[in-house]
Amino acid sequence: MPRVSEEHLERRRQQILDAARVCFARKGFYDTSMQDVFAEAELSAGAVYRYFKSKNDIIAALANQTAVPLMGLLTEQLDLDPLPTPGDLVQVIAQHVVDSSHTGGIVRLAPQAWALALVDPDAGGYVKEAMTGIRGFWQDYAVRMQAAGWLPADADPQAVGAAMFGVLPGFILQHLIVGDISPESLAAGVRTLMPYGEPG
Amino acid sequence: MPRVSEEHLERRRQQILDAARVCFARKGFYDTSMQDVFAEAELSAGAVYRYFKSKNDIIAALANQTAVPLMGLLTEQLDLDPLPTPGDLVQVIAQHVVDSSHTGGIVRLAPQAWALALVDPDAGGYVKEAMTGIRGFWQDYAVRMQAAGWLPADADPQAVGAAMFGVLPGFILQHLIVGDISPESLAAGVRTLMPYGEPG
Amino acid sequence: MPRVSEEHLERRRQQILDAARVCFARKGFYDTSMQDVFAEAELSAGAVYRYFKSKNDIIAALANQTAVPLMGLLTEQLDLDPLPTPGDLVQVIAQHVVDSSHTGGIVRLAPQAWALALVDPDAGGYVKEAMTGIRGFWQDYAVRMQAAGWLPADADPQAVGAAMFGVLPGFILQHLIVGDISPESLAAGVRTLMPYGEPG
Amino acid sequence: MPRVSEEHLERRRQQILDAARVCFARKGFYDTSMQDVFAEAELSAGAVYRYFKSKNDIIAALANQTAVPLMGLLTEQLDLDPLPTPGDLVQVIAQHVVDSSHTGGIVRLAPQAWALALVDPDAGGYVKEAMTGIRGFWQDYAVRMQAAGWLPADADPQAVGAAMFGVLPGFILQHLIVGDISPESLAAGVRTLMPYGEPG
DNA sequence: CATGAATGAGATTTCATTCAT
DNA sequence: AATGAATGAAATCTCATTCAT
Repeated sequence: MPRVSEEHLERRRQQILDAARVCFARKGFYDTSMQDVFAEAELSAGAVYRYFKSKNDIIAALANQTAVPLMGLLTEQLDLDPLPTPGDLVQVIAQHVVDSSHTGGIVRLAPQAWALALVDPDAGGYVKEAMTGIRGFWQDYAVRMQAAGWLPADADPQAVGAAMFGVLPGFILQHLIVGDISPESLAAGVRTLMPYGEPG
Repeated sequence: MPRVSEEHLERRRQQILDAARVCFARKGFYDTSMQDVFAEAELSAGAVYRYFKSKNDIIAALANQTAVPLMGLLTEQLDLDPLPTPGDLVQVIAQHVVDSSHTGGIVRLAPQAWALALVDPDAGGYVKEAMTGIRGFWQDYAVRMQAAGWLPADADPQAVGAAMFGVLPGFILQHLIVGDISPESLAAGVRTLMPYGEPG
Repeated sequence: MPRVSEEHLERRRQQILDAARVCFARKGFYDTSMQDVFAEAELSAGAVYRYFKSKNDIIAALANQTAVPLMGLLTEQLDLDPLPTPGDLVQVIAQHVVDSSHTGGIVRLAPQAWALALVDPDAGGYVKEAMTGIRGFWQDYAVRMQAAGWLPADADPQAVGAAMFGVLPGFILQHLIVGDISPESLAAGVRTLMPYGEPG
Repeated sequence: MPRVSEEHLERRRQQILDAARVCFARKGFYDTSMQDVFAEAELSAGAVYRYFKSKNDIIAALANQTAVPLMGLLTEQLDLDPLPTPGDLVQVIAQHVVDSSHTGGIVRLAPQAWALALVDPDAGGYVKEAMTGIRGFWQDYAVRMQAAGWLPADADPQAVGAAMFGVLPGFILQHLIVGDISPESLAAGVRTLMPYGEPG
């Protein structure tokens, strides 16, 4: 029973998750076989199963760590002064989607996670949590818009957050499936519809 | 029972599609086995395969006929006079989503179709087509908003349509996964953000 | 219960057998589905099953009627005067193989029947019978060769017939699978090896 | 039990091929199910599919390794001094057929391979190759017969080889299907017809 | 800690045959 | 006599997971 550093273990875990992400982005959760993951990770079946107890376990780990960078970006934006306009905010977020769809294909996992959430209660749980977090961001942003005088004092931040929530999945779907949209274009549309804080 | 009417054949097809829709809504495309469909349709394997040559064929047929009623509803809205406000429009659409999620579970298929589109080129094709149609509606609506004087004359309807596109997937995801949103609430948020044509 | 002439019935039977022969020659007994036969015969399932009680029944009928024309040809040769030399005889037989492989593909059925005979007792029975008939021809021919003074008086016609038997399957296989042999070439080889009755 | 020897792997492969040969000899390529092979090999489905990627793959492997021992025997005969007479040669070959029909049923596969060759292009390829090899042997033998003065100097070895080719399939069919022939009897017939080099 | 051979349930699809009309 | 929709058993092959080495 040789001793292995904590660090080594963590590296292996990440190696597996990276491989799985690549595979899942390429072929989806279902059409990716564990054999595909073994091959991409250059690891044996036994090795992978030492770190994750099932395929679902890998998916869950991936889903959990996937939402993190986005939430970080969003939170940053809230702390900016002056508050970014809706157009600016949307552009930053959309740009993040485009960037991360190049590096590792994280976004391609999002629609698959949504689909999984409808069918698998575990996935339902953590996808719901991630969505609630993101919507919470929009609701916080609505509060800040109110504070900036962009929205009426009696506006309902919950409702406003729910309305803005669609921007992100809307862009993801158009980017991944229709494939003909840029962050700038999306932001231009938002600026037209919600010209709060925009010059002119 | 040979020599049956054209109508009988069509009824059988629909019977199979209905059964498949129920199954897919319940367990997803992948976890639904053909046996599940046979059982739900109360038909034998051979009978189902007389009408559809593969499981994918059923999914495709379902996907194609699913987008139709929504597009009908959307088109109707464009012809109304006076033009519905963004809030009214969104409320009608969201209500349609809620209704059809009760009757037969059509909307539950949407996120699964998005996921499939990323992985299966055929699905990619028809999902893209459906999305383009829906976005086209929003772009037409943007033109009408311009004509109504709600948007500046130099606004880009393409960009505006792309921005509004997210409303629908955003509501679907919140409705199906987070489960705590009403058409009224969404519409209220939209009215706050885009008060075009709203009283006051 | 409409009356139908005996002749009509027989024509239908033959129509089905012809279709089956074409299908079997094309794809073999196993890869030919009954659906293929229905389509080729331009008849419904029920119609075909009125005339033959099973797929095996069709195969058996086909096998039985297939050997007949060849046996007819062989018997004719025995009655000729003077007796054909081995080379002449072989050439006639090989030419028959080539001809009938153009018209309807009967010969292509032979190797399939041999294979079936090893596996299916019924087929074993009638294929054995057909083979015994053909070998009987060669044994009769051996007797005639003896009478012509081409073989020693103490020769065993049974053994000679067994030895000559291979000429036909040998040609069929070379013709169908290797595909590079003519009746003339085969006959030339036979004349070289068994120059009985040949000039010079 | 990972990290097994190369030898272990090879043994497993052979174990599967042996089982398949037994099954195929018994029930034919088509009526043998993969389940039959699993049971005969005492291995699971997954195990078999680790070594062969399809049923056709097993058939191909079997066909390829089946022709080898016969070709070895034939080649040996060509090197003998003095050259075997046709009768002796045929007897040796026929005896090999009889022997190997006891040990493992290899010969029973031959007619099935012929049938398959007519229907499956892959099989067509390797069966043709094997046949060409065997016919090549007979053509070499014809050259040697010429050298021995048994055949005229102007004989065509190609044609002679083609004519002799039938001896082997002829014996196989009589042995397997008619079932009433011995190597001695076949050889006697050959000696009568082609008494080259025979005493007297 | 790592390997990878082995398992075996389960998935999709085909097809000979039947029988109500 | 003829139709052709329907049946349902069975076939091939995949794949997440385990465990002896």
